[in-house]
Amino acid sequence: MNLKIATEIGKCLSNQTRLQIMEWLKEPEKHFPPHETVKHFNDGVCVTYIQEKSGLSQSTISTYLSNMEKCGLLISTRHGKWSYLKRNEPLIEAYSQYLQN
Amino acid sequence: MNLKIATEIGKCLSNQTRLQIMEWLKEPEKHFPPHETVKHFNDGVCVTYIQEKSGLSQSTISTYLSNMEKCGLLISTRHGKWSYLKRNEPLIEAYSQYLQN
DNA sequence: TTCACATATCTAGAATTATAGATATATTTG
DNA sequence: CAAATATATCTATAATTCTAGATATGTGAA
Repeated sequence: MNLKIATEIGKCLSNQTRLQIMEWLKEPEKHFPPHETVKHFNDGVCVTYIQEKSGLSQSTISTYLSNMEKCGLLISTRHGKWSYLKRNEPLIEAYSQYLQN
Repeated sequence: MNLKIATEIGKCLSNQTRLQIMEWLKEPEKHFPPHETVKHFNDGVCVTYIQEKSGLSQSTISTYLSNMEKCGLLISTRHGKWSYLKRNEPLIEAYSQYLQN
């Protein structure tokens, strides 16, 4: 974990909506309805559900999620027309370690 | 650790200089000269040293440190005319826990 | 109490980020 | 292939943050 990447992660974590997304994705089944095609949350939650729950526009959420993926906080998986997002726990763990003494 | 405080912490950690300050304060003796009056780093490092090492203006660093203290990342202690800053490890630990699943 | 120095706050302009609408690009289905 | 749906990107404006200079405040020493 270097300074530059850590700064990008910090930027993603400096906004309430993005932090909430990180929270929601801790327990997708508690915060989102089941998907139609994929019958589990193994790859996380689709963009539309996250967008609807956030109340922000599609373009804004798409940008958020894209940045969160770029810095490694989220992992994106395509299933047909849908992109599923889940937390990247090892990266989050590494960032936590970096912050701590 | 709630969403609002975590967001404020994230804002403090979203800037390279501020992240570096957090790094430097992990090992003050490696990054700063000894103080004249206080002969240890138990309470951290004075504002002037941090300002000089950062290369930014006094007012900017003062603002940074003030915000970092407000959200709990740093602890400030006065010794005469000097303010000493050290990391608030328990808060950092709590934030790390909050981020993790 | 005055001076010198350390730190904090105020103010303002520059830089960056937030956000949405419009549009483009997949991808599935008929 | 055309239509429908999901997501991504582009563009522009609003909002926020960055940053420093000026000024104020706190504190020890003379």
